[in-house]
Amino acid sequence: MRQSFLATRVRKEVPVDEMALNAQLLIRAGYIHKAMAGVYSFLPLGLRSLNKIIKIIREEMDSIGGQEVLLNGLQNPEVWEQSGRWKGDADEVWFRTQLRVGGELGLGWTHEEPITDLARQHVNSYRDVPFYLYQFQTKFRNEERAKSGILRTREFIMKDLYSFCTDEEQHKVFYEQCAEAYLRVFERVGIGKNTYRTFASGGAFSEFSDEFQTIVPAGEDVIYVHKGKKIALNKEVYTDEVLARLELQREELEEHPACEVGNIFTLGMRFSDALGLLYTDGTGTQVPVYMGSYGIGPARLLGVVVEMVGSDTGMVLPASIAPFDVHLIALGNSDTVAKAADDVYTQLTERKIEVLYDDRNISAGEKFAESDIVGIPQQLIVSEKTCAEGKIEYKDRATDEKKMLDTVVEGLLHAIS
RNA sequence: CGGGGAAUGGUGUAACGGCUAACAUGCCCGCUUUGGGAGCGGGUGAUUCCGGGUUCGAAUCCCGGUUCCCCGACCA
Repeated sequence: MRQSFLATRVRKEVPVDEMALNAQLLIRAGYIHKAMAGVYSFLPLGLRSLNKIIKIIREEMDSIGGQEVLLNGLQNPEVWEQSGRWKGDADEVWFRTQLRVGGELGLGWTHEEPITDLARQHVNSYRDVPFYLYQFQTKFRNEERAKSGILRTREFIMKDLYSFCTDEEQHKVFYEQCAEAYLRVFERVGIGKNTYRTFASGGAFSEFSDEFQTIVPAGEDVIYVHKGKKIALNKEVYTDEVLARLELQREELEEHPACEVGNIFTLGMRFSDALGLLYTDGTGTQVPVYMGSYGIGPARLLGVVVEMVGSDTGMVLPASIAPFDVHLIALGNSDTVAKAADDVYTQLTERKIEVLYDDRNISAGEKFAESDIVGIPQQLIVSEKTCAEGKIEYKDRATDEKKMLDTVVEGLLHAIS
């Protein structure tokens, strides 16, 4: 894309009331727009990154047998009354609204109930399970306090997967497969090194659950990490009893602030029981389906990455989630440079390389400064100097490695490497 | 929800109760410039968060409200 046509622009300054590094950088770079507290819109650059994260998650969910669906956002209270989560424990998390003809609806904040309800139409026999359904959907949560930029918002896209198995044994196999898939997701988006499978409390579902926590200063959780075993436990379950169960010693653990990037739960029969999701087993007996739920917030993932790679002068995003493969920068506004840069742009684009082409007539300093903030990890620079030599300059922003390339094809090889 | 802070052109700030609300940046026009946010000239842009009150006079003081940020509590 030619940057002269990009709808957003990089800003020098950030609104003073935005304290979180992730939001400061993403707003300056034109990735997101803040609409109100805890509510952000995604702009062209930000949506490209978000969609790359979603694509990675989708590939990994598909690889373990997940089937993508899209459920209803508006929620029928009757379905939730069956599990006791319309009022009661979950009461305050709801955004509620009224039907014009009377009657109340809610905006979905998770989907155990509606997916269990619909699964009843497709499950009769033990032959109908297991299966695994997932979706990417906007969730609405009436958080008492939104905070930390896009790390904790009231409206956010979530990948939620629900597993439907015959029994605990079958469930455990999938649960572990999903945990491994999650680790692959975190690796691919560039936070693998700092992300730990973390033993945590099970919330409303069970005694314990598995979280995935990434060590970042902005994190709102505290975890205790065993680097050798690559596991951790949440402060909320940091007790002698749990330590003994995990065979860990206090002195082997390091304390770190961390952000939860994923959470997987064994639901068991809590929802299948409540909503009547039963199957007939081999002996003719009706048995509740054994369920699990598994969540990742793609936008939060982006926020965590930015917290890790950002500074007040810019960021270098991992190639896997950067909005473009290459930032092509034309310096000066001579016809020679413009023609050479246009040519590079065309050749790369024809080869399906995603290029953001800074073709604007502004100073070199501005282009570099803005490029630092936009965060694309690779630069190709065309200038009078490179034209005179008949070459193109390449820079890997993460390592600061620079080289002069002979052809566009060489640049392409770097871009896809 | 408890505690703390804040609200003035798009953005960042200034202004003793008193002149046409100032400066920087952004944006537009012209010239110049082009390897790290360059320079000069001209221009554009504000119901000072909202509603009351005090006063000859309010961005400024008082009362009420709203929104935003931070800490805590909370958090599938």
